[in-house]
Amino acid sequence: MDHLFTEHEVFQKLYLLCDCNNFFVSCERIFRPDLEKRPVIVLSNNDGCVIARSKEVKALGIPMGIAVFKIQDLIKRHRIVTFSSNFNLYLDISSRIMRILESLCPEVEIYSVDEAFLSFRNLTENEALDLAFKIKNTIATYIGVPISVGIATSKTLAKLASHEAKSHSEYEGVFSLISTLACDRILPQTQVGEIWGIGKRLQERLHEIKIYNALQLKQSDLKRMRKLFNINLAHTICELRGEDVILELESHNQMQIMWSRSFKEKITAKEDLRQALGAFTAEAAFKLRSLKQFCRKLSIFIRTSYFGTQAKYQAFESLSFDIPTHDTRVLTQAAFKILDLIFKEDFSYAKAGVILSDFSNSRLSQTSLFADPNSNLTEDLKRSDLIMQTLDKVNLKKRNTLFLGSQSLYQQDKRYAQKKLLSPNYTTDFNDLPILK
DNA sequence: TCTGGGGTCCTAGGACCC
DNA sequence: TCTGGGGTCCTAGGACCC
Repeated sequence: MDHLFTEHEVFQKLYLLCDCNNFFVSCERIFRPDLEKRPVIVLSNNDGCVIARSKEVKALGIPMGIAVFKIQDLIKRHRIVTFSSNFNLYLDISSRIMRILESLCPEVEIYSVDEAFLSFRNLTENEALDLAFKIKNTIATYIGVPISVGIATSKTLAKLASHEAKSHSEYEGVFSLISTLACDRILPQTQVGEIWGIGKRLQERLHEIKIYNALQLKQSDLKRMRKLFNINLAHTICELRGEDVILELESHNQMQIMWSRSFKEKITAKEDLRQALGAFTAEAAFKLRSLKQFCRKLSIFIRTSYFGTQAKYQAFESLSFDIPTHDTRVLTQAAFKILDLIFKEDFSYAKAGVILSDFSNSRLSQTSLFADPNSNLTEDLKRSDLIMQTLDKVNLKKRNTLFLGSQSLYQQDKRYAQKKLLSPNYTTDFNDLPILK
């Protein structure tokens, strides 16, 4: 129930959602101040489509995810500056930002590469606003990335607030959705599809029952909606009412690891696909070991392009292991076995990927629950550990120094990484350090 | 010519058990 | 002809997120 709000009211808990503006573009601009106010885009892995846009580009009406070849003329006409994605750089900037946020708030939930929920307790709205500006200015000073801060009593409202902060410059990057006054103004003009957790399909279904905006959803009958839809939507409705329901976001433990790429040139030969999947499996297995996990399941998918007139085919298949493993050799063997099952000649493959799942933090299978973890390690397994440790040690020093023979051609070829417009690794590679005149 | 990559959660329905 | 009922566990697929 809405209650009367006074400016001196102290809130038990408030969320400040800190959200970087146009994050990838902002990262590129840190080292290229000349690009401030100029239209900038960042492209996907294969330089295929647009995955980040500056404000100026959004204003031109260029949508997220559009293929670059479709906007070539716009890029020329408006002299849009174009970058390949430099994830090394973005991840490094992200972790610097998160460290600063953690120094400013004891309760930080990192939600994505460019977003974090900060919780503060026993604050008034004015105190929260002051804090938000302080955080925003600190990030701007130390990192040089502009952020927006949304303040509310629930995460869903905080998301809406940050969206509001972003879209109107007069708020200077901070907006509070605490007061009923603010909610009464913002919710009716918010389309249901803009709400966190409501995508295209749910929006369609909500439209069918004549719910179009956030206020209508907030006022809908909770029990009926729970029956009609699902528990998530019920939570969203509570959150719109200001109740703090979506508590746990913190990723307890990662549940799966995926490594996939589109190919620069389509692949038709099975051997080429083997090479690629071998390389992907090695990457995924390396990640798995860095998480100190073993997996019981490996899945492979291969597919042709969704576009064009060429024959379409896609396949996905999994294999389970009796003993959880993190051995690249075992995993690669499994990957190849699956490829043998699903590969079909006469198709042009555009993309493939490896997924590891069903993790366990030891090699014990269910049946040996009470066995001593070390006593049932056979010599083979001990040897496997040793080889993997050596592999990782060497590769941590210099990437791709050691790899299985089955990946060799792929490694030389690099046939999936087309990045013609890559910026330097300013912060993670000594050779790319920015130079001051 | 050219269309990203990496995740999580929920649910329905099948398998299986007593 | 008539063909229990209730429970759990697992999995694939859908929907959503950035």
